[in-house]
This record gives sequence, C-alpha cells and structure tokens, in this order.
Amino acid sequence: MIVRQAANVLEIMEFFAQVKKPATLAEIADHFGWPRSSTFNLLATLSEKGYLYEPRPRAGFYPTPRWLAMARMISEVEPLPQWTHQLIADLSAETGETASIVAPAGVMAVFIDVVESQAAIRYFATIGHRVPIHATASGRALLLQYSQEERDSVYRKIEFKQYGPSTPISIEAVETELRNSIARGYCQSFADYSRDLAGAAIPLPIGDRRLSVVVAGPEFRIGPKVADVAALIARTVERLRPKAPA
Amino acid sequence: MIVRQAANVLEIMEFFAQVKKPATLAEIADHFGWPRSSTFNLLATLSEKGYLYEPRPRAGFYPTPRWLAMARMISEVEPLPQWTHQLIADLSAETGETASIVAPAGVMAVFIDVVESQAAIRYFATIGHRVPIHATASGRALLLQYSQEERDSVYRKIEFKQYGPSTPISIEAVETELRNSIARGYCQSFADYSRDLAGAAIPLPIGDRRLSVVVAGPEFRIGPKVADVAALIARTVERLRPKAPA
DNA sequence: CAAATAAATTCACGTATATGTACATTTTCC
DNA sequence: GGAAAATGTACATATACGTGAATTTATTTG
Repeated sequence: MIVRQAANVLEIMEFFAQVKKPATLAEIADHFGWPRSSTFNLLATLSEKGYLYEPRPRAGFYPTPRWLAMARMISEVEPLPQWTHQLIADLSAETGETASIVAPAGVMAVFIDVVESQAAIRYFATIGHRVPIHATASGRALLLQYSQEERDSVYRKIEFKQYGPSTPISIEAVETELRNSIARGYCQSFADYSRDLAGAAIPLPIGDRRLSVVVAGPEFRIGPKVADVAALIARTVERLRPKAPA
Repeated sequence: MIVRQAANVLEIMEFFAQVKKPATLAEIADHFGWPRSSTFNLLATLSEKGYLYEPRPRAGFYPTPRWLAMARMISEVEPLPQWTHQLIADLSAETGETASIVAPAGVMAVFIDVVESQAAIRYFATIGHRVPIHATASGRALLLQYSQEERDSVYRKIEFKQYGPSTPISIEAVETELRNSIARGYCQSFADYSRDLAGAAIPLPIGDRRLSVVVAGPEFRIGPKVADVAALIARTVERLRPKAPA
C-alpha cells in the first residue's frame, strides 16, 4: 500500500526543486489538482516542522535550508568514493552517453549517481531513478554479485512482466542471461525494460557494498558498439580504482 | 490539522540524519513505536519514490543521495549571501553564544542559518527551529520591518500565551515593546518565550527579504551585556555588509 | 538439520483523516 | 473607495487508509 500523504511530501519538494521559487497555497493546490483544504493541512504540517517558511511577504512558501542541512548529515556518512564520480564523468565524456552508479533496493536497482549525456537524444535518468533488477544491464551486474540463495530470494519476489520483446520472463531466462554475461565479460540489455534503450554494465564491488556501473543510451547509437563500450568501462575502472585496498 | 504521515516522513529522515547508518524495518518501527505494518507501508512508499535503498544485503534501508540532489536544487536558488554566514560565525566567535539568521513564517520566526555556541551551557537551536514572532527578540526584529497593516494582520492570527513572566500577552504590549526597541536601537528578550533564555537582535533586510540577526544565550551570561552584544551585532553587520547594493 | 524465534508481508475492518462546503480575509479592478 | 474575485481557513461527514491479527519467509539456536 502506498502512503499518499508521504508521497505528497516528496511531490511538493520535487515541485520546489523544479520551479525554484516560492509558491502560494493556491498555486500548489492547482498544480497538483489537490483540494485547497488538503493542501492547507499539508503546508501547515511542513511549516510546523520547520521545513517551509515565507521568504517574502505574500509570495508564498519555500523550503527552509533545513532540507539541505539534513541531507548533508545523511550523505556525509559513507559517501561514494571520489573516484566513482570521476569514473562516470569520464565515461559519459568519452562515450557521449549517460553513465551511472547503481545500487540494489529489493527487486529494483537504484541510480545513486548519474552523469547525463549531452546529446539531444539521450537516456534521461536522475539520482533515485529505479529499474527492475532482473531486466536491466545495471541490475544484472548487481545480481552477479549475489550468492545463489540470495538470488533465489530475490526471484521469489519478482513479478515477471513482458516490458519489451527481449525481457526475460522467467527465473531460468534470467539465470541464463547471467551465465551469458559472465561468458562475455559484461552485462548488456537491449530494450529489455525501456523501449529503444540499450546499455552495458559491469559489477563494481566497493568494500562490502555491491554496486555497478552502467553506460546507457539509444539502441541505435549503443547497439553497434556495446562491446567497445563495455571494454571502455572496464579499462576506466581499472585506471581509476585505487590499487591498495583502503 | 496535522498530516501524520507527512510528519512521519520528516521524522524518518531526521532519524537517519541522527543515527547515520542503515536501519531495518523492525528497528525503525521500534524506535518510533509504530506498528510494523504501518512502517512497512511508509518504507515501501519512500523506496518506491526512489528515496530509500538497501546499501548492503540485509542491513536495512538508508536514504539515497536523491535527498541531497533535491535539497541542492532547492537551495541553489537565492541562497543567503556569503557574508551573512560570516556574520553569525564572527558573532558567535566573539560572544561565545549562539548566533542565527531568522526569517518570518506566518506568526512564527524560523532559523534559517545557525552557528552554535561552543559553551557547555548554550542556546541549542538548529536550522528550521521555530519561535513565536511576537515573543522573541529575533521575531520582533522581523516585525519592525512590517507595515502597520501587515503587523495587524499577523496579530489577528496570534494566540497570545503566557510563555513566561515577561511574555507580551496583548497586541498593545507587543506594539509597546516594538516602540521601545526602536528607541533603544535593538530588540531584546528576557525569557519572553524560553525559560532562562535572553537574546539581542536587529533587523537585517536583504533585497526585498526581511530577515534578522540574533545572538542568544543563557540569561545570566547575556543579561548584563545585552547592550554591548547589540552594539557588536550592529558593528559587525556594518563591517561585513557590502557597501554597494547588488 | 529441525525447531524455535524473529522479521517481513498480507489483508479485512473500523476509525482517523481528506475533502466538499461554507465562511473569512485579502487583493484586484474599475 | 467600493464591489467582485481570489485566496486562505474552519468544520462535519463519508471514506480511504492505518493497524491488529494472521501468514509467510528468513535467521538463529540446540
């Protein structure tokens, strides 16, 4: 069950992150199609808790710097090592595509760092973006780091859906694809989940954290050179990863 | 009406900001005394939206960097000018007390930047902390920047409560205190709202934003030297505020 | 390797809560 | 400066949702 008012808090914050200026109750209510009275309650709650204020008279609400202060506290612990951002920055620059660091979240894989392609036609992804762990290159690069039991446990919770023509729709299909990935030395996906999207990924274990790197873009650009891209990822990791274990 | 599940989202984030490590469903449920099933729904919602993930196997949830990314987007717009942080840093260093920048939020005043005293006994305040606008030095320094009509409008919404012996409990009492503040050249408060707490504040208009600076600490330390502290605030603002209007 | 214990999910029900409606206040426009 | 429009606030009610109990899954212990 999805908790609506919890989701609404996030919606409101995303709204402010987009418009980047104060908004009145009426504007927010209209934007989301929420009743005024409900919007009133929500804004009151967020204000009460010290997360919204009124920067200037009659110009509406805006988040206080408290969000930033809290997010900093949360993120200063175990941040990704410096070189992983360098890694995806380099990969994006060299390939012209979107590159990301990905982590597991149950049956999904979450993007925890992203450098976007500059191309007009590109893979649009943001930090926090989620994709099925079994139907994507990045996700399968995570699964490769699991034990058989752990994978089985994940499989049990997956709802196999036919996202595209090549989506693996059974445990066996996924396991086969994993074996193929090991054989070829990298994970790939051709519109297994998102239409027209192709990607190459490899596992990226850091300490006891199981991460992966992925480069993804439109099928017609990535398709012909997946192997090259995969090789580039491997080389770049090799180059940037500190030799001596921390 | 306070929206419980909206508040709970904030509680969870504050929880993570405190403990700074992943937490399982059970831990979170126990910490807050929430039913497991409710906690389950909340965590599922936050995960679904890309704000929680599972950094390592079976170690529970932790916020994704999405919080930080969003907070940065929100805060990069119209940040406080650099010198205001310098201002409170200097004030805190020189006085040994807690210094803050404060902004209005309806009948409340919100702390939007804080440098805490290092003393063992100190005024503990954080960004986002809220106090009644009429019963605090910092709040009254905001009210001084309002027109009479705007103040009246605020007064109508205030619930006058006797927080302490010297709390102004009527519109007339507040207006009198404002006139006194103008006469003496700064705002002050002696336990008007918080027990044992005293503070000195002055208005700090920046562009069309109405802010104030306040230095606050225990009554016995601040009391004897309010005037000096106020003078210091004024001098420091004078020193740091850029001469030419931006 | 069972059996026991703990944790995570699911689900139907009754209540806390989102909202429609009404009222108040503020702003706009002529 | 007065009327109309827009915005903000209060409240009762019906209903979406949080929760207790039951079920399944994972983990520890003997």
